[in-house]
Formats: sequence, C-alpha cells, structure tokens
Amino acid sequence: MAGKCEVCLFRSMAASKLNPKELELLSENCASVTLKSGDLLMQQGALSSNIAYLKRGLAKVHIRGPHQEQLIKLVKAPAYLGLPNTFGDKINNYSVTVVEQSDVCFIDINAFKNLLASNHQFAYEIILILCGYELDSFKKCASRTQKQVRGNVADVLLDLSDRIYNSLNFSLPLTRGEIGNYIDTSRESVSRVLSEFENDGIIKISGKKITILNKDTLKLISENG
Amino acid sequence: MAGKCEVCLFRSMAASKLNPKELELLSENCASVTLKSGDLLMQQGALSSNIAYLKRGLAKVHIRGPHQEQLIKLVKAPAYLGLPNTFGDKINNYSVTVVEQSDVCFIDINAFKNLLASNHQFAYEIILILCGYELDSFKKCASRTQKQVRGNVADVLLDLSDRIYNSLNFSLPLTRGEIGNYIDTSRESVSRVLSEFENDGIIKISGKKITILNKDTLKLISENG
DNA sequence: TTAATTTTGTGAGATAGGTCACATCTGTTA
DNA sequence: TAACAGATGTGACCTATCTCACAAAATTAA
Repeated sequence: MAGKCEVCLFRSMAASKLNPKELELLSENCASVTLKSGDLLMQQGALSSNIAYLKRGLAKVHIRGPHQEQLIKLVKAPAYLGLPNTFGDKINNYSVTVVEQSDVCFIDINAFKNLLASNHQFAYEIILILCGYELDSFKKCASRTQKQVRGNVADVLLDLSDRIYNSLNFSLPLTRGEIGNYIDTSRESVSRVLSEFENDGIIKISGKKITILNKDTLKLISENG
Repeated sequence: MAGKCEVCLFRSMAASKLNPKELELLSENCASVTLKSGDLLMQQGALSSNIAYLKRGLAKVHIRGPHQEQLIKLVKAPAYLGLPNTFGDKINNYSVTVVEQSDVCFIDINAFKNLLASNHQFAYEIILILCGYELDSFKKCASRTQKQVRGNVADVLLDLSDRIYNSLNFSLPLTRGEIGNYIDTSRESVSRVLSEFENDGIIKISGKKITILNKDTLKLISENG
C-alpha cells in the first residue's frame, strides 16, 4: 500500500499540500475500493469510522426527512465525502450512495486528524472545501424554493450538463422519481416537464439518454422559472 | 485594545484554544462594535475583509434568490459569521443583518488566517463549526420541503423557544412576511396558521409577543406537518 | 428468453397554498 | 399627539402541483 497516495493521479488539492512523509502516513491508512451503482457508501445512523474520498465516479448524498428519504446533492469526483459526518458526531448524520461505478478511498479518521494537526495548509484546504459546501447549500436553498418545477428541472439538466458531465449529451444518473425528490416535486411532474421540453424541441430524450438541443432556452427557463 | 480577548466573557470555544500570545494577536486585530436591529453586518457583493464574531445578540443570514431575498437562517450569539464569505472568495456571497441589538467583533482576516496556521486546535474547532453548519443545512432542507405550512410554522416557534430564547414566552424577532420567506410560504399563510394555533389554544399572541401554551401539541404538529 | 419488477407517460380530479383586496393595527416620526 | 408608513388579519378566488389510476416501456432476475 505504501507510496500509493504519492503517485495517485486523483490526489486532492488538499493532499497535494502534504509532504512525502505525510503522504506515506496517508497511504498506510487508506484503503481503495471500487463500488458500483447503488452501493451504499456511508449509512445514516451507522458509526462513522472513516473519511471517504471519491477518486472517480458519482455519488448522491441523502438524509432521512420527516416523511421520506431526501436527496440533498450529487457529488462528482474528486471530492471528500462525509466530512461533517466524521467530525463532531460519532454517528453518520446522512447517507451516501454511489450512482455510477466509482473508486473510493476510505481514510482512517485518526490518520486524517493527525494530518490536519501536522499540516496547516492541508487543514486550510479542508476549511475551504467546507466553506464551499455551505455556500452551495445556501444558493441551492434560495433557488429551489423560489422557482417552479420547470425552472428546477431546467436547473438539474444544466447542472448535469455543465458540472457533472461537461457535455450536451449524457445519461441521466437518477430516475424521474429521484429528480422529483431532489427538486421537491413529484415523479409525475418531472415526467410532464421533460415531455414538454422535448415537445418544445429543447431536449431530446430516449430512455435515460438526454441531449440538450437548445441550451439558451433552457437557461432562460432556469432564470425565469 | 490589547488584552481584551483574553478576558472576554463571550470568548468562543475556538478562541479558548489560543495561548496568551495568540490571544494578544487576536485582540490587536479585533474591533468590537454594538449594532442595533436592522443594521447590515455584512453585505452580499461587497468585499469581504473581516470575519465577524457575534458576541451577543441575534442576526439573520440572507441571500439574493432568483426572485427575491431569501432568509437562510437565524444565528444566535455566540457564533462566527461569514466564515464561508471570507475564505475562498474575495466577495461576500451572502448578507447578514442584525435582528436584535448585538455586540460584534470584526476580526482581521489575515490575523485569523495566521491563527489557523499557528494553532491546529483552533483550526480544528473552526472545522467542527463548519461541519455543524452543513449538517444543519441538510436537516433543514429535508424538513422544510417535506412539511406543510402548519408544520413549518410550528418548527419556527419551537426553534425560537428552544434554541434562541430558552423560554415559552418571547417576542418574535421577525415579521410574518419574514417568517413566510424563511419557510417558503406567504405572509398571509403564516398569519392564518398563527391565528389557527391561537384559536386552538396552542399559543397566545399579542402583537409580537408569543406565549407557547401547549408545546406538546406544537411538537406533534411539527412532526406530522 | 420469459417472467417479474421497476420505471415512465399521461389524463382527470382534488387541494394546499398563492394572490388580491381591503380593513385594522401598531409603531415611528415630526 | 397627529399623521404616516409598514405590519397584520381575513375573506374570496385562482392555479400550480399533487394524487390517483392505469397502460406501456424498460430493466433485472431467473
């Protein structure tokens, strides 16, 4: 295992602040696994014993709400997962499930804490990451609640195209039901809006495959929706 | 100014990790002011030059949404404000407004960064705070979107009673309109639900003053709402 | 390949909550 | 303390979405 992190192509910005000795410590306390779509990476209520680093792939963060499981966000590699789960509480406060085949490193929490203590640049990068998370959640909160279903569906399509896949052509990683849950609406409403977009020539759908034909209109709908 | 933080009664958990020398550095780079209700503490779009530490009082965090300003959360002293605003971006990503007379320390960001670098326990406390923020926002997101107006109004009343005022009897720090904005509903709906609660003998209202008469019922409404 | 299960599309009817209107109330300012 | 601007309560009506229902399509398992 030793030496692995030092040559890892997917190393995080934070890890690049570590010196060789620290990277070796990380390597010794880090196990990499490959998970497939649907695999639970981190379960709400379970004891949190590791930080997860998503090296490659896509995962969804979800949490139990008062009535049903709520999808909170899609996380694309490279990214740390479950930082707030592991610090503070002993128990995971939310779940993470892999959505596309992914490579994940599980890092021992004590080793991680040691790195935070020994390398302040590493700690600072982690602080930056956490700050970014909070800003994202603020923005999403404002946007989600002030837009109607059309606007939110447009947002999801744009986010998948721009942030997740960097392409106008991609395969939906979520079912209509999950998208509905994500943007606080019903499966049926998502279906209807998607059909409407297709009829208007904005997108092309075949099963899970989506092609964005008219991104400008989609942006307009997102802004005015 | 020097020596001030060392004897500050409102010192944060994080600051209590600092040694005398570091506390002196903090004191030298920290200005305390008293603000009154309505004063803007931090403005979205402005250059972020300071961390704010709310020593005493109550503030609201809000952000521009696609259609209107969105109230994100109420923050009670003691608390750091605007950490995500100050790290990463040079520009504030959200605004903070004081809601009740408050004492605020403005801490120079470079001094703050120096403390993060020199004292890893201090940095770790900041990480814990940021992790807590994220968990809160996840929970609120799930709860807000899955409940109806009655449940969300009940939540707000319980939060004010339990977290903010520690009393069954308090004065609303927000207008009905602001509460509506906070829980994603209209001013009128909040008004109606509050009237309904009063008619059912759950609360007593006179102007801004609220008395919770039957907390158990309120909790029930919060859970089932 | 077939059977079983999950996902999806779409119509019709029901409804929570939004919007508008207007009368009070309340706190502020001159 | 008079006058005003903002905050509040409430009725009436409207509508974006939800729910229910059911058929078709697409996955997955056997």
